[in-house]
Amino acid sequence: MPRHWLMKSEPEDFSIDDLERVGTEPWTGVRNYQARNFMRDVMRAGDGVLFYHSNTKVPGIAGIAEVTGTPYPDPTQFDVDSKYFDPASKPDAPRWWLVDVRFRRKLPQVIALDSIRAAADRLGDIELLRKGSRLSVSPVTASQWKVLLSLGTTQE
DNA sequence: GCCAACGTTGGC
DNA sequence: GCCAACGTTGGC
Repeated sequence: MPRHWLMKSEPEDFSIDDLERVGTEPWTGVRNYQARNFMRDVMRAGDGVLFYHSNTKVPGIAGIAEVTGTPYPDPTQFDVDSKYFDPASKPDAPRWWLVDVRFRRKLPQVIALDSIRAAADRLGDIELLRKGSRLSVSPVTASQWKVLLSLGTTQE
């Protein structure tokens, strides 16, 4: 059974429009162990992804994507010219792993963090709304997925 | 193993 | 641009 996820990206770096353009993108640059563990150990091809725009004027869910392929080591950790280079990581024991993310669709309008917060009672415990949460890859239950997407089709 | 210092995230 | 919250590092 496919799982569901929320993945954050700063649109200035990589937006839903960028994903639509390229089709599939390796989710490079995650340097948080919890987020890595989700990608390396739990994510599987076909899992649904809520593409979230963070650190922007109207933060919120901008589109839908999916996990594709199988997890593999993040190549940027070995690239000395990358800002994600990690000198402590060794090729025979990679520290950072990623998955590829494939575009599904863009939402007609961003589901703003404000309206997500307004639905907190229907969402229950969700990582995105935890105080101080900064986790860039986090699980979403099937029912939370439904509630979140309904926010995009309802007139508020 | 503690914890201060530091760097980063991300809403505002 | 500010800054609270968080994760990591490293001295002890």
